[in-house]
Amino acid sequence: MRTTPETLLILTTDDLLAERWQGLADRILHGRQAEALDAWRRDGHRLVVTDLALGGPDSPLWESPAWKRSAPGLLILATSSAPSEEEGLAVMKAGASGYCHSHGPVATLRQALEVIASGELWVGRALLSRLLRLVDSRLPRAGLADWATGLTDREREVAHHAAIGESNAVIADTLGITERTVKAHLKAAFEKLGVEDRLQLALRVHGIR
Amino acid sequence: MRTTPETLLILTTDDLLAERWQGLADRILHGRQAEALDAWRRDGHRLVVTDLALGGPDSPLWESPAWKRSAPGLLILATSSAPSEEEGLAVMKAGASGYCHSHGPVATLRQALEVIASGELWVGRALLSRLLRLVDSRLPRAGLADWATGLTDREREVAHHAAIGESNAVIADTLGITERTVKAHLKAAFEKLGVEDRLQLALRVHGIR
DNA sequence: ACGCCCCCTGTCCACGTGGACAATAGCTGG
DNA sequence: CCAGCTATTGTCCACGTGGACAGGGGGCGT
Repeated sequence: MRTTPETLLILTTDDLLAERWQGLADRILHGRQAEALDAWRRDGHRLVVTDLALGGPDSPLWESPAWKRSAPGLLILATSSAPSEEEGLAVMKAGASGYCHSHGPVATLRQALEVIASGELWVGRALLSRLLRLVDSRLPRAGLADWATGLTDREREVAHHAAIGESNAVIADTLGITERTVKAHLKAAFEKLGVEDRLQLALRVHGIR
Repeated sequence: MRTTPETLLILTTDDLLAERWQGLADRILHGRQAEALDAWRRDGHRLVVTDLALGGPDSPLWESPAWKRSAPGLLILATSSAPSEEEGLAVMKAGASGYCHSHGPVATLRQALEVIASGELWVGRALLSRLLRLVDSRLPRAGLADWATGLTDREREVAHHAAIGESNAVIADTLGITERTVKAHLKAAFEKLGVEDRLQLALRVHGIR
């Protein structure tokens, strides 16, 4: 599970970073352009540490063609000298396997690399706890199963279809039942959930207010 | 950065788990009650692996008094034999430092322990990627009224009231205008937003899909 | 002054929706 | 065996909604 140096490629624009990261990998490229990312394919690396400074402040690295070429099939640990929640989310969404501070402890970086090498994902505790708090406060019942307590399977199913904007006719068609039956299930769902509208039902299902 | 066995306490109700985790720590307690958690304080452990099965299926371990006593000042890696998003969120929110599958690879557990021992948090890639997707889908709408571009002030106002479940009559009353006028504004909003329902409008306003 | 847009209002009507009466059939547990 | 829950469907009807005709008054820029 330990990272084999031969498979690790490090990309940075910063000489200090290169120095700090000395010893993590036997291959450090001082790339100035996003295209430096393509080096991994030529040389058989499968794990890349890259400073997000590649690509400049105006054009995010994770939106570059080189990144898009590399993201599938490559494990990327993105580092930022000024980490932010937005940047972390964006870069992870773009397919990175990890995101951490460029100038953090080398031991942390090494640990992140080991985690990523084993197929897991890595985000620092700051971002992770922020994510947890965000999710917790924003959607207490994201996991479904909460708004639907007390509903039968069929009622839950019909309610879900109604909550995403489908008409009774469409629901009846997709479920292979009569529109009348859809109404019956919906009516039951309304009563159990304490709403009187399919709109209010939708709001409740999606956890609004 | 490597875990020193002396500080690690393992709690489980399962003999198979105890066997699998042999070698991770020199101290494994077969606790059957949540109170087994308290052992760490008596014996000077600062890192605990605990099977969430302690406490039983009806009373979550992370809501037990023993957990609440232990959570501050103790690094807890909670393991579940049936991990779920809800459970993971709950247990992390309750102060755990990590959450993973009880029957996952021992190497993964060891890695999680190392990560936690160094002060970071650990959640598996499944839960983490789910968190990222969740936050991503909810975040863009958090700040501004993006959906309302192109709408007039009045249309936006009416659309907002409609989107939270108010009827045309109620909207007309609160805005001091005729129900007919509400309809007119709504109709305009429908056209500009490309929807044909107040339900679809609500979904768009609240950023659902 | 003339268009253009916004805000407001009116009537008529087709349609979807939700509630109020029903009924039949299957399955489960006391 | 019967009570209870669930899924299914029927008819009738009141109501809200959304669209299709309308129209008048006010502000704003060329």
